[in-house]
Order: sequence, then C-alpha cells, then structure tokens
Amino acid sequence: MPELPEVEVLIRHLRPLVQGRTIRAVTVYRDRVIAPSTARQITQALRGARITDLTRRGKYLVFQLRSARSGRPFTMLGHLGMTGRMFVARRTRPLPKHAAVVLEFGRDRFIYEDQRYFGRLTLDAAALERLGPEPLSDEFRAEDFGRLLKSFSRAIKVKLLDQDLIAGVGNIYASEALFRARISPRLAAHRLTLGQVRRLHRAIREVLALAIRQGSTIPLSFAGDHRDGLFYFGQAPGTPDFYAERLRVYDRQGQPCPRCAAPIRRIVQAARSTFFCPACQAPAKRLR
DNA sequence: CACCATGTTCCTTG
DNA sequence: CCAAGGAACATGGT
Repeated sequence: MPELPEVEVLIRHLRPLVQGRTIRAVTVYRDRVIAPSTARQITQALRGARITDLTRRGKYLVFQLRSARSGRPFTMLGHLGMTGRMFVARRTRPLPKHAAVVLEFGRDRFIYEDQRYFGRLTLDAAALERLGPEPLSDEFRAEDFGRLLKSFSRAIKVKLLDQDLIAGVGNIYASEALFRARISPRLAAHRLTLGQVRRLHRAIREVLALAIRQGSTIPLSFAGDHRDGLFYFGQAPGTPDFYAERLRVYDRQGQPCPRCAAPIRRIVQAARSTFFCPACQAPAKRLR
C-alpha cells in the first residue's frame, strides 16, 4: 500500500472523516510507533484537541491540530511503514489485532493499525525537514535532480529510494519509473546523461500521477465489513487486481516485457528487489 | 527451516 | 561532515 500515491489516495478519503473532529481520548497500544513522543505526552497533547486539516508530504500524513488548552496549532506526523493502515470506524467495531493507536471521536474513532509496527504516529515532525522535493510539484526540477545525482556512485534505483533526494518514491514506483524511462536500474546515479535525467524526471511524475488517478478510480474497499463506507482499505473483494495489473514490471519476473516481450528480470539491490526489462533498459554500449 | 515483503534508522567503514 | 553498505526493527505468508 504505502508509497506516495497510496498515501495521497488515503488522505483524500480520510480528510473529510477527520477534519473538524475533536479527540476525546487516546489509547496507545504500542509505544514504539509514537517514538520519540511518549504515551503521556501524546495523550496530554491530543485530548480535547481538534483536527483542523490532513495533508500529505512524501509518504507522510500531516495532521494539523489545535490544542484544547492553549488554542495553539501543532502537528502530528503519520507514516504507514510497510503494513500500516489508518481508518475511521464505529466505536462498536472490534479493534484489529495489531491496533497501535486509537483516537476516540465519540461514536467513531480513528484507528492506526500496523502488523509490523514499522510506521509512526508521533508529535515529532522533524522528519519533514530532511525530505527532498515533492515530485508532483514545481519544486521538483530536472536540472536540480540531475545536479544532485552527480554526487552519488550508487545505482540510480537505490538513490530513487532516498527520501532526501526526492520524497515519496518507494520500491514499487522506483522500478516502474525506470522502466518507463528505459534506464537500467544498475546505472550509477552520477552517470545518467542529461537526456536520461529528463526522461526519468518525467517518468517519475507520470507513474505517480497515474497511480493516484487509478487509485482514486478503482473500486476500493471500505471498512472491515466492506459496507459502512468509512475508510479506504485497499481494493474491494471480488474485483480484478488492478493494483498488480497496472504495474508493468514490479513483481513480474519471468513474464514478458509489455514493450518488447523479453522476460522481466528480478535482481537485488541494497537488499531490496528490483524488477526491469534487460532489453529495454539495457546499459549503453561502451565504445572502444 | 528457508526466503520474501509497499520503509526507515542506525552503525561501521572509508 | 559525506557516502556506501549492511543490519536491525516485527510479523506473517509461502
């Protein structure tokens, strides 16, 4: 679920459900996800506070709140890690097994659930300061991107995952963007030509924008019983797997490349899988 | 038992 | 301080 497009689709669904709501009580079931905040701190700050807005930055969810006591605005940062989910449900529904934090609104409540607890819901918003440009905004420019890439010898695929360089690209869309740009994932970042940088810059934007569009259009599943319409929860049961279908190379090793029919390959880079077409994304020939 | 998983952070080494 | 490379985090699926 959680790369930039999935988080974007999530906040679009969630914003109208949380905006204007007052938090009556807070329960922290797993301290690790609120670090470095403490349960005491978070409970204190959130009780009585009102959620004024919910936005996205990279893969982070940015909750804007207003304190009950001081009237001051403050920020809470959410991240889904690998397996996190955030949704609003009736208070009467049973909590998921891996509920990490619950915010009570009254009849409804906001639930952050995370099987592996790699995600976050914290008052520490420092992580935002390090993030690179937002890829779908004007601050992401091919010239800057190319200049940045000049200082790294690591493979371009690995650098696409570096949130300091560009915010929001993860393991799936890194492979997808490189495929679209016809660039080898193994090419050293500082060796990209200006033309390749331009193609990659464009491909990143296209891949992410397309995923948001499709994520907003495909039949989504709402809530645990798939009926009460309260939250985004992946795709509806019984519908085709558009999520996998729309990906051209990710998790498709051995299948024919959609462009040239050569078998897609899987390699490991920085301990993560990379998928690519060895023919379409061949490294440039060395002259000698 | 083995390996794999949409992510980030921390540690060591150079 | 910078960059590379790897392990660690925690749980579950195959």
